[in-house]
This record gives sequence, structure tokens and C-alpha cells, in this order.
Amino acid sequence: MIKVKGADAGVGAMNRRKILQAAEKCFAQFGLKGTAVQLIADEAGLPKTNVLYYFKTKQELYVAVLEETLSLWNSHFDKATVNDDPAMVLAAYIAEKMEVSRTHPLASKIFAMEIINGAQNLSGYFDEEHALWMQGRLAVIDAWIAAGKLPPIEGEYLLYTIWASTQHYADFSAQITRLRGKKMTKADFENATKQVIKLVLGGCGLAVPEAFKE
Amino acid sequence: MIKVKGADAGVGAMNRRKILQAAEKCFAQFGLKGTAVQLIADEAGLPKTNVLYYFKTKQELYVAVLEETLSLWNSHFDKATVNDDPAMVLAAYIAEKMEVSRTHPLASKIFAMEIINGAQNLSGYFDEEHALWMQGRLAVIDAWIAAGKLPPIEGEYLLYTIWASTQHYADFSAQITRLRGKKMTKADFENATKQVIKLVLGGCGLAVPEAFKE
DNA sequence: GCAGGTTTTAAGCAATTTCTAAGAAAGTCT
DNA sequence: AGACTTTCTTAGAAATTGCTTAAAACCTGC
Repeated sequence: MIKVKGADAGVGAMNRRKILQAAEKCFAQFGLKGTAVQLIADEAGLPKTNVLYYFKTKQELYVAVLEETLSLWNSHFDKATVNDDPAMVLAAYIAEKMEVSRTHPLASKIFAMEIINGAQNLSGYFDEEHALWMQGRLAVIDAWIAAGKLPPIEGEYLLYTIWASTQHYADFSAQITRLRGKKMTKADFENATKQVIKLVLGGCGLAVPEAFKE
Repeated sequence: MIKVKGADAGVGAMNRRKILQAAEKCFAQFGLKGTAVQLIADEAGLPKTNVLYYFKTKQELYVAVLEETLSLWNSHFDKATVNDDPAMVLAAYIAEKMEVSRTHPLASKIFAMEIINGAQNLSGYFDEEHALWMQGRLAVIDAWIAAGKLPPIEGEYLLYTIWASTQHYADFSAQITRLRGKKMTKADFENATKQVIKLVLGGCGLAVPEAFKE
């Protein structure tokens, strides 16, 4: 049997995953420059040189982590069309993004830091993939408005608001936890999700679908 | 005449300010660990040892920068009471925060990174000052609701949404700029402010005051 | 069991970086 | 002018860190 590089079984693949997971944790807490390869190695329970065997440079490992996070952002919203109901689509999109914040807070933090620091490692993503996605989604929103399914609104700022208010629960969890005195539970997240949906849909002049009501 | 330390005139004070400004820029882009003192010195146009003369350690300089940013977050909302009009107060609060995002994006970024990284240097701030502030503001919101001036809503999540959607324009400016293809102008910010106000107040079931309408 | 590779490890180089030591220069007050 | 403080500079110690080298250990198919 021929050994396939990058397969998800075998020693190599398992170590790769262990390293990526450890790196995610470290990068989220200390940033790219602030994270020593040794730290990632300790976190992964491997010698430093072994980490560098799988990822030649720290930068390469960082980009690998970053790319993994980008894949998290696929959503049902990607495929929505004029024929869909904006209230349902937007509510579901918000719920999806809240769920990512709850289940993958580290990935969200790394992405946030990368952007705050100027997004040098995401130029390709922004200029191609993401910009096109945005164009398509804005077109759908405008089509909804033209069809009278959605009161007039600027889609651009609507999307920014959705991103901001959902990612906030991952990125700023330290602040939220400190203010509440305790971590947000899954139930808290469900409640927060309903509140965000209510705020955003209400702001758009849309009624909240039954499935997302409190 | 006795020389007063920390006065805002004289060589020392001027250099302190130059250093703080340079440090703000560097920390926002590279983070605490990612910023070398030498870099700050270059940015400030001073020798490295001179920077360390004014701030004994990099950490001390970082905390000084951080504390400066905290002072930016005073707001008229701090003093609002039940007797005020929630729509006016909240709209003004959003507008204020948007203005901070426009005029002090670097400070916002540093604060954001600090929280993403676990807010180790803000424990005092959160546990005392900020938690009390939050308690007071939530009480006002609840009082508005009790007085029938504001439809029932969870103040906590409302505040999170306001923070998130306003700070987003500072913290994620790199993403926004890339998606738009150009930087947001002052006029763009005014427009964005109106949109955020419309979304949030609409979500609360409040009418947008004339002064903040588009 | 051995020849091919893959994976693991120890040792360490070269560059960077924080911070100190110590004194020179400049300014300030009496 | 002379004493004193503040500011600036030079030189370098001590620690950290990314990455390399090179060899050992481990597979795996035959």
C-alpha cells in the first residue's frame, strides 16, 4: 500500500492534528510572534524538532492553522437565493455563527487577531474568495429588497453587524466571563442567540420566525 | 520653580507622549510580545535606551498604553438615568462609540487584542470599575423597561451587541477596507453609524430619534 | 533480516531581544 | 559659577528563539 501524505490516518497525520490543535491554542493566546515553537511542542507533548519536522517553519504552521479556521465559515447562507425567506435565512445564519463562536472560540480569536494586525496572511482570501462571496450575498439582499421581502437596508452594514455581534461571543469571551462572573453555558448561548436574532431581525423590520423565538 | 513629574510640558513629558504614541501603533500591529522595544524607539525617533529611561520595562510601557485607552471609554451613557429617553441615550452612545472607532482605531485594537489574549493585564479594571459600571447600566435599562419606556429586552446582550457592532469598525478595519476596496471615509462612518443605530434601536422596538435618522 | 523510507531526537548555531551599568551631556536653580 | 537633577548615550550581559545538522530509531514490504 502506498502511503498518502495528508491522509487522516497514520502516525504522521495524527501528529499533524495534535500539533495543529496545540498551535491553535497557543496562537490564540499569544499571537504569532508571541508563540514560541517550544510552547507548541510542549502543548502537543512532542519535542520541538519534531514539530519542525512536520511544519518546516512557524509561519507555515501558522498559515495552516489559519486556513483551517477559514473552512469553518462555510454557511447555509452561502447558497441562499432571492426565493428564500430573508428572516429564516438571516436567523439561521446568525444561529450558525453563534454556534461557531461557542464551539470554535480559538479559531475565531486567531482570525480576529490576524485581521486586527493587518491581515497580511489573508490577502489572497480577502481579495478573491471573500470579496466574491460578499458581492453575491449583497446581490441577494438587494434582490430581497427589490422583491419587497425585506425593507430597504444597506446589506453591507447588516453583514458587518451580524459578524460583529456573533463573533464577539468568542473573541471577547474573557470580558464577558469576567463581567458575568462565570462562563457562558450552552443554555446562555442559546439565549444570546435568540437575543441577537431578535435585535438584528427587528432592526431589519423582519419578524422573528417561530423556530428562533424565545 | 519645582519640576513636577508627569506634567504635560517639558522635554520629558513630550518624549513620554511621543513614546506612548509610537508604542500604541506598534502594539496594535504586532501585539505585546511581537513588538520589540527597538521598533517603538525607531517609530518614536529615539534611541532604544532612551525609551527604557522613560519606561523601565516594555510591560510597564504596555500597561501605560492600555490605561490610556481605558480613559477613552467614558461616555454620556455613564450618567444616564431612568428619566432620560432610552432612544436618545442609546443612539448617542452608539454614535459616541462609532466616533471612538473612527478617531482611535489603534486604541480599540490594543484593547481587543488584550481581551482576546485573556485580559491578564485588565483584571483590576474588569473586576472593579467595569463590573460596577455594567451593574449600574443594567439597572437603568431595567428601570426603563419597568417604566414602560423600553420594550422588554435583556440589557446584557444589548450592550454586548452595541460594543461589538461599533468596535468592529475599528478592530476589523483591515477586513472592511479589503472588502470595500477602499478605506471608510468620515462620511462612510456617518452612514454606518446611522445604520447601526437603526438596527439596534429597531431591534429594541424603539423609534430612531430625528437627530440620528438618515 | 535487510533495504528503503519515515519519524524521532540531541546538540547547538546565529540572530534577536530585554534590560543593566555607568558615565557623558544638558539643563536648572541658588 | 557651581551644585544638582534630568536626560541621553555607549557597551554589553543574559536570556530567548527560530531553525539546522546529523545521526539514531522505527517502520514496512520483500
